[in-house]
Amino acid sequence: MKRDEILAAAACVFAQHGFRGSTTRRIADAAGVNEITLFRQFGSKEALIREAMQHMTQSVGLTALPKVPLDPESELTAWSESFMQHLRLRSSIIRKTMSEVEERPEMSESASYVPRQASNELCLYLTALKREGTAGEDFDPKTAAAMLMGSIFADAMGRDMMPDVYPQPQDEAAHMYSRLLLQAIGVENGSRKTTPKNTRRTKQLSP
Amino acid sequence: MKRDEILAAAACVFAQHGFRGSTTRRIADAAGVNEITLFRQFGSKEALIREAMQHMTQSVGLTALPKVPLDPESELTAWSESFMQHLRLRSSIIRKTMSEVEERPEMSESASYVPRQASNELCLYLTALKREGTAGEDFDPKTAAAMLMGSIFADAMGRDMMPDVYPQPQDEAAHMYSRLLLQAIGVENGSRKTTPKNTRRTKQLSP
DNA sequence: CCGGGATGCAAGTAGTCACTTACTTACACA
DNA sequence: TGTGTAAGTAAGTGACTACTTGCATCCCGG
Repeated sequence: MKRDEILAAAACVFAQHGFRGSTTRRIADAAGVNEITLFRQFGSKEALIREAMQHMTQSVGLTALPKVPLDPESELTAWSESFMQHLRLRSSIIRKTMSEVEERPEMSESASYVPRQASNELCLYLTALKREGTAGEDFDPKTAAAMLMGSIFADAMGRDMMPDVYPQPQDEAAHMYSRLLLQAIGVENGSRKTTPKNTRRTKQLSP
Repeated sequence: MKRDEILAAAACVFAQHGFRGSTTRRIADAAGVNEITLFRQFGSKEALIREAMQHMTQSVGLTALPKVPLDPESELTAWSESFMQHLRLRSSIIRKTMSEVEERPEMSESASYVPRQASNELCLYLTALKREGTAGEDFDPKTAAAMLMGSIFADAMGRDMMPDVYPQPQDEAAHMYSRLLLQAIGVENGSRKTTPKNTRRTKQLSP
């Protein structure tokens, strides 16, 4: 069965051309399949693309954040990097989806799944920092989470078009955002400030 | 001359349906004009929409940031609110543009004009804060600017779809982001509130 | 060897798309 | 009154769109 190849091809074409630009012919060509096969397998273009979107959101694995924070800077940085890479790899499809959701609201569920998940996890982590006294007491975890995720999201979406607006170099951006956020919520800077890489070892111990 | 009405209508239709969805018939109807008039005036649909985009970016006035900072929290909050309102009012067209730029790179210039401008101004302001000693010395203005703008951007783009992910209430969000950013760059909190720098406990004590 | 499900090919349908041609109306100005 | 300009009407072009029908082909299990 070529189902999965078709779904992958549909997602790919959609990422390049959006819904209206994803003609059945283009999808069929991309999948190396006859156009009629699409209709036999999925019934209509709309059903095909809907299924392709849902099929995408499975199989996404984000780096987990530990339940109990040990080394906030390295842990948060690792998470931010993973989140940023996830967004960057999918930037085309995210842009297209954000644009189409207004005309096709049924896409919003699969579109918002990953960011919701990420937001929840980040909130929990920041709350833990607060509870343990590692962070200050006068900040709102949800606002802080929205801020870090928003920075990463905007960077992943906008850097292609305006590289000069975002921090350089690109692969330290996630680290810089994370550090700034920790400053904002009153997390002491651990030891030395300018060693991003070496001291980042702990990933997670036990959930 | 109905030129301006046509341009406005084109921008409106584009915001709703994107490029491919902006049929000349729809634009003509929205403008209350015969379809042929579009072609006589602008030559082609592509030229029409290009001109409509450029026509939009004129006539945007963002709240200015003072050259010399006096009251960072209120100044930055006012600016953030204005920026956020600007983005929110144009969220549809921004989403559509972000999505189309990949297929039509010539749109990127008019698309990136406003955020570039805003980024410059914010950077200057943050640099002034640093220079005057109001802020700390160990932060990068560009990163901080990207962070605040990114937070506001993501909020303006995402709140419709996932209201529970962003801080409540909506009309204080800009203020909350601004305050968090000022904390991040070490701007003292004017009045009372806990001091961010020295009085924090060192991380990690096991309870 | 046979039957059935998945696939392909050829052809076609009804609709929409951007854009054109040829002609007409309304009005401003000299 | 004549002329030019902006607008409208009517009709159509060829290309593309999603989707259908009918029939041939392939492969795989019993």
